[in-house]
Amino acid sequence: MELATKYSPAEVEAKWYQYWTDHKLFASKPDNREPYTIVIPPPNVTGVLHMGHMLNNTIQDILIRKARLDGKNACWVPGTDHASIATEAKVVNRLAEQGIKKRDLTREEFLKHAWAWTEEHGGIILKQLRKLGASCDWDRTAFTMDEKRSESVLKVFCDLYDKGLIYRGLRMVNWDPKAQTVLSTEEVIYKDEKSKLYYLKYYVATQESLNIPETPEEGSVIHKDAKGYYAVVATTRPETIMGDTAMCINPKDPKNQWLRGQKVIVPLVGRVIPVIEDRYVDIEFGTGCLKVTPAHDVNDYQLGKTHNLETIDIFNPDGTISEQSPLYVGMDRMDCRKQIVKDLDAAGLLEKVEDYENKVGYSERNQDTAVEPRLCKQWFLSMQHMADIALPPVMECKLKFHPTKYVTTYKNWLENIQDWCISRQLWWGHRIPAYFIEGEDEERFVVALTPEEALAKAQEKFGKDITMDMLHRDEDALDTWFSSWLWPISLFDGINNPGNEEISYYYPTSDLVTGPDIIFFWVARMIMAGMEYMGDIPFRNVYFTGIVRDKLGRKMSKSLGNSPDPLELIEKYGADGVRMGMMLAAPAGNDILYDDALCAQGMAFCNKMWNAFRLVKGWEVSANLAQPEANAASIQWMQAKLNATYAEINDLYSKYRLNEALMAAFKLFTDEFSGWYLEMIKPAYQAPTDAKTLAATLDIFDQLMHIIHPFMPFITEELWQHIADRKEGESLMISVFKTSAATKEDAILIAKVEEMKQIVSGVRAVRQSKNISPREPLAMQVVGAAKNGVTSIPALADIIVKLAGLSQIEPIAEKGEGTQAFLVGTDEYAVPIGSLIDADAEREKAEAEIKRLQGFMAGIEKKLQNERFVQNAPAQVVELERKKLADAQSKISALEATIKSLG
RNA sequence: GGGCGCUUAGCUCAGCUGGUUCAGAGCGUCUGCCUUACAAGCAGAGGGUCGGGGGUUCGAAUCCCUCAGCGCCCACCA
Repeated sequence: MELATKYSPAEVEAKWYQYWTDHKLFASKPDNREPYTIVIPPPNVTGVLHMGHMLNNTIQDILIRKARLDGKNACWVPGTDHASIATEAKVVNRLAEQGIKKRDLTREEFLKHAWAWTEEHGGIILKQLRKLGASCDWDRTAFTMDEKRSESVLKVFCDLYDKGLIYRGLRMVNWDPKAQTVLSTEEVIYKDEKSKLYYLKYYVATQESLNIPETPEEGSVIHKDAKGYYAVVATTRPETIMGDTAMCINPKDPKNQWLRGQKVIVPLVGRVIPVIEDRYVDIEFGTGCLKVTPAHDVNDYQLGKTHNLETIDIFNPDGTISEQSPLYVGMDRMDCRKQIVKDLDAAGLLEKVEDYENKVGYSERNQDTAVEPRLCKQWFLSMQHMADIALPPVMECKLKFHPTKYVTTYKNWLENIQDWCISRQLWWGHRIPAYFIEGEDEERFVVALTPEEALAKAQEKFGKDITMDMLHRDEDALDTWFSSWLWPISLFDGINNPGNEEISYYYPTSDLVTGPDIIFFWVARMIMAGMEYMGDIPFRNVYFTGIVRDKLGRKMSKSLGNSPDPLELIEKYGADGVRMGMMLAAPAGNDILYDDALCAQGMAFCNKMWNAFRLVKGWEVSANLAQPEANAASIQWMQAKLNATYAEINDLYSKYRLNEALMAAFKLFTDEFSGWYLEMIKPAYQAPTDAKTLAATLDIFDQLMHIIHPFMPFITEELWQHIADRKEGESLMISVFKTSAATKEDAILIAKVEEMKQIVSGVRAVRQSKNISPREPLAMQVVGAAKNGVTSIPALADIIVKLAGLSQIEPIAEKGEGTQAFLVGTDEYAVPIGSLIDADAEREKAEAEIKRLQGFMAGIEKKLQNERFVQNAPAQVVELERKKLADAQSKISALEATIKSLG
C-alpha cells in the first residue's frame, strides 16, 4: 500500500482509539496474571483539561501501557471528584447569573441545580483524556459522589465516630467568608502581603490610680498628651478593635511596667478593658502592647481562655460587621478597615502608621478571599492515631516516594499533625450522618448510617419517647478529601464489601501519579485510610510530577494567558507529538518548562518513524538472493544494541526516569536504527533485498514499536498493524514483549561497530573539510598493515565501504604523500586526496595535537611518579593511567609520521 | 523563624556510594548538502576552569565547611 511522505496523526489517532475501545482492550478483570493498578487522581467533575492534567495523565498512561506490554494485568481506573467547594461555588455563580440566590433555595432545590450542572459539564474532562490516548478502563468510571462511594464515605464516618476518632468541638477554625464555610488548616494558603501597621492610642481609664514618678524607671515608655496617659497598640487589623476584650503586656517588659493592673479604653468604642499580663507577648514587637480579640485571632483565643476573657464575635458569616459590634454594623470588613482608620485619625486616636509586611491566609479555592479565624462548632477527625499508622510504611520504604525528597515533607507534617476539620457548610457533598435530637440541649445527637438506625440509637441513648420527626440531620457536608482519601479502596468497593475479589486482587495499587501540592490533602490521607481500613498501603510508589510552567519559568495561569489549550496542541502536533513533548521536558519531580518546540520535536519523531517504515515497506524482495554477510552482521548488531538499550530503558522505568527512558528509545530509533542500521542494510537504488534481511528488519521494527508504544501509542499501533497482516482485535498494545538478556558477544559486537562508525565519520569529516561530494568515491588506507582493527572483519569492512562511499580499503605500511589521516583510538587511517591536501594546515593541526597530548602525558607521568598515588590507588586505576600514557604515546608517533609524510 | 532542594554548554537537564579520557545528552547555534525514506531531513563543527572561596584526599563536578544567588514546604509574632 502507498504511504504518504508525511505522517498525519488526526485520523490515525481517532481510528485506533476507537479500535481499542471497540475491542475493550483497556478493560481489566482479575485473573492469574500479576496486577498492575493505577487509580487516577480524580479531576474535578466540572473541570477542563489543562497542561497539568496532560502531564500527569501522560505519565500514568505510559506506566499502564508499559505494564501491559510486560504482560501484567493493567488496570487504570478513571473517575471524577465532586470537589465540593469549587463546584458549589460554580453552581452558586451560575444561579446568581440567573438571578437566583442560594439562600432562597431549599437544599433539595439547590442540589437539583448542582446535579444538573454536573450532568452537563461532568465528564468532559474524561472525554478529553481520550484524545490524549489515555487507556483507562472506562467501564469502571467512578464519581466520588456516586452510590458506592457515598455509602463508603458514610460508613467510614460512622465507623470512625464509633471508634471515638471523630468528634464535635468548638474550635477556632478558618472561615471562608465568600464560600461561607470552614476550611481545614491545609486549605489555607498564606501569602506575603504589603500592609500597614497601625499604632492606636488606648487611653488609660484609671488615670487617677496611675502612679508615675517624677523620674520614671529606666526603660519605661510612657505616653501622655493633653487628654492624659495612654498606651499604644500596634495592629494590622484595626477593624477588630470592636472585639477587644483586653490589652496584654509582657510582665517582664520594662517599657510597660506602669500599665500593670490598669484598665484602658478601646479607641472609638469606649469599652473599658483590663490590662492583662502574659509572657506570650513579644517585648520587642511594636510597643509591647497587644490588643486581645479572642473571637478573631487564634492566639488571642488562647489568651482569652487562659485569662477568662469575654469573647465578642463582631463578624457575620459573610464577613460583614455583626450586631455584636457597637459600630459599623453591616459594613464589609475590608471597607470597615478603611473607614475606621479614617475615623481613628479624625479622633486623634491614631498615633502613626507604618508599612508592614505580613502573611495573610487565603482560601485555597477562593484565592481572592482572606480567611477569617472564627470560633465555631465543627466536626473533627482526631489525627494522632492516623499519623501513627501512616508514618512507618513510608519511613520503612514499603511505600516509596519518587523523588525521595518528599519523605521529609511527609514526615514533618505527620509529626506535627493537627486534627482535621472535616465538616463544611456546604450542600454539595456527602451530608454528615449525624442526627440532632430536638430539645433544649442542642448537643444531643447520634451518628448513624440511616435515619432508622439513628432513631434506634437515639431512643436507646436518650429515651424511648424520641420520634423520627424529632431527629434533624446535620446540615453540613463533609470535606471533599474525606471521600477522596478512600479512593483506592472505594473504587474496588473495599469499604462496603471487604475482602471482595476485586479489592483483594487490585489492592494495594501499584503507582500513584500526582503533584506534590496535594501530598497532605490526599496522598498522606490515602495512606492513613489504607492502613486503617485495609491494614496495608494503598500504593507501592508515588511519582510526584512537577508543575507545568511556560518556557520562561512562569506558572501557567489563566490571567497570564500562557497556558496553551491541550486540545489545540493535540490537533496541531498529534497526541503522540504532545505526549513526547511533555515527557521530554519532565524529569521526575522537577518543574517542567513547557515549550511548543518540544511537541514539534515529538511530531518530527513521528514523521521519522513513519518514513523509516515507508523505506522498509518499499523494498522489493528477491527470493533467490542470498543474505550478504554484512547484512547478517548488521542485524546481529542491531538486535544486540536493541537488547542492551531496552535493558537500560527498563532500568530507567524502574527509577521513574521516564524522560530518560524516552530519550533512550528516541535515540535508539533515530540514531541507531535509522541513522546507522537502515543505511547499513539498505539495498542500492531499485535493487532488491534478500528475504532474510527484510524479515529481520521488520522484526526489529516490530520490537522498536513495542519499546516506543507506551510513549507514543498511536503511531506505533498504526505502523505495527502495517508490519504484517493482523487479525481483527489484535493490537500492539496487548502484545507482550520481552528481549533476551545481553551477552558478552553482544557487547563485543557493539564495541566493534562503534569503532566502525568512527571510521565512517572520519572519512565523512575529511570530505566535509575538503568539500568532496559524498558521491565521489575515495580510497581509504589502514596505516600499519598489521593492525587488527575492525577493517580486518570483512563484514564490517564492507559496511565501511558502503557508508563512507569508498572505492576500496587498502592496508599500507606507511602513509604516502597527499593523504589526510585521522585516528580512531590508536588506529590510524588515511584518505588519499592528492592535491587537495593543505600541507601547512595539516602540519599545524598535527603539531597542536602533539602539544596537547604531551601536556596530557606530562600530567599522567607526574601522577605515576607520585609514590602515594601508585601505592594508594587501586591497581586498576594505576593500570589505566599507564594505558592512557601508552595510548597517548602511540598517537604522538602516528602524528609525527603524519608530519613527516607532509614533507 | 525552622526544614528541604537547586546552581554543570546559549536553553532544559544527566552525571549513583570520589578513579573507565568524565566533563555528557537533547534542543538551539554555525558550516555543507533538495544524496531516491524523511528539509518535520542528512552530514560535519564549535561551545563549559561544573556558582565563589576554603578544606579533606595520591586524586573532587562528586565528600566537608563557608559565602552568594534562586526555588519550595512548614510555622499563631500582633
